[in-house]
Amino acid sequence: MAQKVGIPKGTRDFNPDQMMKRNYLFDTIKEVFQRYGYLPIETPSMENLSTLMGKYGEEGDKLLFKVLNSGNYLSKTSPDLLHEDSLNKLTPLISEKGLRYDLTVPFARFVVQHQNDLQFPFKRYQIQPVWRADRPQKGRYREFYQCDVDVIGSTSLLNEVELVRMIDDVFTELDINIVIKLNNRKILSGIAQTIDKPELLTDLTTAIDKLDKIGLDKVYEELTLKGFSVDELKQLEPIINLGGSNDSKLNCLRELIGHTKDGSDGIVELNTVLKHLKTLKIKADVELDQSLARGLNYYTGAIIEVKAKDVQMGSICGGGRYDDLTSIFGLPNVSGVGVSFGADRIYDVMEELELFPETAHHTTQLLIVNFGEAEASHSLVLLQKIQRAGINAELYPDADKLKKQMKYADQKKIPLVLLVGEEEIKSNSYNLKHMKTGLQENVTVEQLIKIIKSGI
RNA sequence: GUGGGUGUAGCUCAGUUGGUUAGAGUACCAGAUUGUGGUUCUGGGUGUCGUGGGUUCAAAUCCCAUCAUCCACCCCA
Repeated sequence: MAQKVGIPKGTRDFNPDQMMKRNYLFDTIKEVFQRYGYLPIETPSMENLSTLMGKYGEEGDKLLFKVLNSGNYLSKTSPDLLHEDSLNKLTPLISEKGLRYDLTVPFARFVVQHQNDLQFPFKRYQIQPVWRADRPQKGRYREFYQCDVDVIGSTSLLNEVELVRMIDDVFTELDINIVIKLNNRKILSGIAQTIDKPELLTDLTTAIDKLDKIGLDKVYEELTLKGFSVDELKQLEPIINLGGSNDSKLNCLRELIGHTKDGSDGIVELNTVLKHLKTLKIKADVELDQSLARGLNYYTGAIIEVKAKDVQMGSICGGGRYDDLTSIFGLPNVSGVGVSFGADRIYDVMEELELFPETAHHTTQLLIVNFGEAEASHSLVLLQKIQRAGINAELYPDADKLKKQMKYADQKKIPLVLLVGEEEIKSNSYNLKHMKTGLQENVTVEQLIKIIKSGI
């Protein structure tokens, strides 16, 4: 009986055509990372749950995929724990590993664990899948690739500037129009201090973050529920409603929250970054957005988010500065900053805008037709010569009908087909067919190699 | 976790107030064409109508349940 096949919700198979395009995407991103001196690392798919838990906020813990212990995973449990109320007690007894939720936390763990072998400031990139037990929807997957770049062990704001430059480079090369939104957690904390509610910073930030989605009234509604008074909300209004150029926004912020320590620090930092960027040629729009918060708990300074201009899609790149992530693992005073490119969303954007170049589709340049045993063994020698000349080529394995072999070449978008039959072998001159034009010519192997090398 | 939509051929989908043998396009296979693909013509249906139950003389169609999937919210890449 045939088993019904399928894959888990929110996961995907990638066929060769998709993989060619994905590789093009990864290669482009990787090249930019390397151009700026970042080095690759990888970490395991699984981390200890103790590493992952509590780093992403309450919501994040819920979205972690947990891995059941091997063997008798019930050995540490007792029947009275089998209730919904005791889930929190039961979980650590049956599961101690989880699939990673992002690449930043595993990276912090990596830095702490290998601190003596690393050269600081340490610049690394990492391109690997992450998993979230979210409910899938458009642009939202349960398994997806992140492409992270981080600098750790440097507090210089030049790193923030560099990240913006890399973002600009990547999306320029991919031909995607973007807006880079910048903010600073210190600004948000300055706002919270201004209305004397520093303990409600998280509630404040997540509510403000929704501003452009649900509107001012709903944000106020939510904040009232969290314990903000009408008076405090009035104080917030000018800050939330801030508009105009980056400079005028900064000036307003200076007036409104410049008197607080965090607020003033945040303004100085943002100003410095923006000032540097002004002297550089940046193609993307760079916009100060004081409502940008980002849900992840660990950010302490700069916050960066990138949105595609021409497509309705969540953020395609995001990140920020984290001062205390390694101190959680026992290595204090090491600040890091980085961003993550969402490869799958960028892929979707490019697919929607038809931005993948034709060359991203095929790799084989030449197919040798198989006419039979004798012809095939002659072809085999030719094939080796051609491949050693650095040309991607293949010999059709079976002596199928010519029609079928031609069709194979056509569908694989192989531009050249070489017919090696009895006559051709005798004369050492082979029939080369250009699939695009349908034209055929007789060539020797040397001529063939030359033709392909010269890019015809 | 909350709300909504959709499940019919490999894929995209049609299928009338419930009615006889479930259809189209596309893909696929074969032939026209035994050394020529992409175009054209001819032939071929490859199906547990998601699953289980109910109503009925009769269910792809109506009802209930269930599963899957997509979309939106929360949150995020």
